[in-house]
Amino acid sequence: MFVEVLLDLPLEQTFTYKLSGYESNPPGFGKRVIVPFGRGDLLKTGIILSVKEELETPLPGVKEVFDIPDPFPLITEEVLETCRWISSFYCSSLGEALFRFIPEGFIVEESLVVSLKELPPSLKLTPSEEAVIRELQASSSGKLKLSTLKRRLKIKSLYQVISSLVKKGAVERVSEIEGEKVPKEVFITLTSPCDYRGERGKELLEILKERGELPLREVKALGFSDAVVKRLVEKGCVKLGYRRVSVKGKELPLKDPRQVRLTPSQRRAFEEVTSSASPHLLTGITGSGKMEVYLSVAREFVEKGKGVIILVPELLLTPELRARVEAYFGSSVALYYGKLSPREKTSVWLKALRGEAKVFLGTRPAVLLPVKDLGLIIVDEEQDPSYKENQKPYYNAREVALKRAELLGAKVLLVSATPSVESYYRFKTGRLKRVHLKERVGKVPPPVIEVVDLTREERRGIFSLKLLKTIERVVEAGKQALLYIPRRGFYSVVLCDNCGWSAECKYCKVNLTYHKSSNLLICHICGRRYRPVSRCPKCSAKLSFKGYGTERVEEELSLLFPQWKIVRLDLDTVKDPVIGAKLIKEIKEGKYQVIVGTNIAVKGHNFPDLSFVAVLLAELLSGAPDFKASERIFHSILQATGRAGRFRPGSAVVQTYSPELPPVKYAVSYMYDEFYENELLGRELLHYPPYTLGVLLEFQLEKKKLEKEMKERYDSLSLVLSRFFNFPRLAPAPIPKLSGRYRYQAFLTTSWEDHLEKLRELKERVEKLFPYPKFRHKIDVEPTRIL
DNA sequence: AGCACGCCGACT
DNA sequence: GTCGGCGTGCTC
Repeated sequence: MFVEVLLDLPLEQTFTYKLSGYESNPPGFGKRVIVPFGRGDLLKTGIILSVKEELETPLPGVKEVFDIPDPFPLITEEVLETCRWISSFYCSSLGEALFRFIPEGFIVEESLVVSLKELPPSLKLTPSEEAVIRELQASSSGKLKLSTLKRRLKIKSLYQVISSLVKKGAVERVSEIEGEKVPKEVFITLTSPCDYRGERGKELLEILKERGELPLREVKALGFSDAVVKRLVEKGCVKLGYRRVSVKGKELPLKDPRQVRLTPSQRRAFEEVTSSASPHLLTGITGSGKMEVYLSVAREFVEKGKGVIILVPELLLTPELRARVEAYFGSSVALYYGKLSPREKTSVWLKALRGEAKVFLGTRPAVLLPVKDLGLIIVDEEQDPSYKENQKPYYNAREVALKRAELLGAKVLLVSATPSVESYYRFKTGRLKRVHLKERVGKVPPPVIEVVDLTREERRGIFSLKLLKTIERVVEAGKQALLYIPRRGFYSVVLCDNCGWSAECKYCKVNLTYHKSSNLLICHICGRRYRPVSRCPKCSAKLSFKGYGTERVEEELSLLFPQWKIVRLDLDTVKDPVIGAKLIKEIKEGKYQVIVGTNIAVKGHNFPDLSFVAVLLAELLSGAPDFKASERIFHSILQATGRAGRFRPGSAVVQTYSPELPPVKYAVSYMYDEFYENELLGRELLHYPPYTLGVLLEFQLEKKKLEKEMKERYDSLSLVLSRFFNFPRLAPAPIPKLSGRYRYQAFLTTSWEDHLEKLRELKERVEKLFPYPKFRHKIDVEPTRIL
């Protein structure tokens, strides 16, 4: 018998293995398989794609399967089909796509390990060999994975160095298997009937005779001591072994459906969404109760016995949200997100397969959970950039959700106050049905947004006087105010007004950010730290600091109003989840009058007393001047200002140097459709997505002198594929040097016609023309960030 | 991707 | 002479 196995490799091919003696656990599609691979026959984990009795053509070097560890398949046909699409659309291999979703806890991998032996005295070593020995001595166990050594030391010919060290007898090369991290429990089983004198032991044997095997945990709960169990094992009466178990959460009751009250407009939205199987886009401003609608829709599916996936952006997955979802679905909710331990992830994966939970609430990777009888995928805040994966394959979970649902015949519900331009376009072209919630729950009107033109207003520091007066009024009325600034740090750049010199990272060539609390210049790309300089190293003029972040806003405000309690809410202050949760709690309790924060403050949390929001410099919201800049500004303004006055009327101010910018103009007057129409017009004119398909091509060079060769190769690529793609000039990337590598990029566009074939062609050509490791490349299809 | 092989020039 | 760099090709 033979099996076709898919492995985690950047290759299109699958591998065939021979199999014998698996009558008790027959192979089948989707089962996990452990196989020897490569010249060293190191063990790797694969997935069985097919089983055949005989091979059509003999395969001389076929190897034997090492193990089929599970009696059940780990994936379904439908999960694999979705991965096929991911691999062809996002230009990765099938294996790379599938194994990005399978929890690492299921992966058994054997790797080569180098361990230190007794060093023979007076041994002559080359510098590279010394470096290896030093690294090994530094590690606590005296051994390191070959791959770790490779990463840490920049030795090109590490393998030769190691074999030379082996010859000299300084180190040893062995293979080590890294085990699976599947939830397991110790079980105790009766082996052979035997006589045992002790009272307690006899009792335990009796119980085991009656009930077969028992988890050790239960045995202990029955009051048997470790000593008794140990003695029974020694006598050979019982055996201890591991069993995989499903982890069941505590039982929580489902919320009584009568307690869920939808307003008439929510009710109408619910009816419309559930009336047809086609994908829907649910829109409505912050506070219109979109969540109640989609949770009710989810509930409808659960009651019909269907499984549901609810995707949320990373920043939104808060304890609050979890509590809200659990209130609807009780213990049938499972959480799935990056911070779970490997063991917890495998446990949720198994729950999905077995249908032990009905609702799966999670971030990006949860989109491919093998949920039993999956009927609905909800994507909340569908425009959020965190749905885009920034590793290979560079998939967008929203797109995967739409494709998966299409393949499965399931429903998709995209939800957003400010939908992505892509989704609006899909609605316009009839591929998504839109349901709009017009009013806020409790009829609280949305905040009135005032624009403050910084070119005209009188200023005090970074604030307009108008803004300061407003904040003062809010605070005096006993309410909370939020100042939103999309950056962290005190000053964003250190710039010389005299000669234009700016402090930048030696390795990444981006401007450094000054952090006042640590008095350091920090590179936000690679994290390197530099000492601050007060005088320009070029012309020795005194340096000025331009731009501002949360720290400066906090400081200037506290100088103006020392009596106020101000809190800063950004990555720096909420890094620690415990401290972060405490801050959020204190804010909700009204301990602070003013919150100064970044995205973290604007997403996920509802602050009941917050009645005023100020966006300090709207143009900063774009992040970068690419074709998505307008969209980002529009989303951010509405997202931030929407936080004001959820329960009582609130207000907002948007400070800007360019009030005439379309996204600013349309956002502050809530002209949604006008914004999208205007934006789509511009995109169509310039042949940008969503009218075309965009691909960001990136090349990385170890050495600058390869630039010429790269450009030549790019030219020949554009020549061959000019009938498929529009090739712009190759340009240095916005971060031209990242961790010692020179980066170049080009944003290609093409029509949607036959796009999968064109992408395959592009991938093949790029791989041939830009071979690793001389050139590194990245193909990012439909990128969210270009600059 | 990760690894072995085999070819080539610059040093003890 | 051989060490160490680099290109090439394979993995059931």
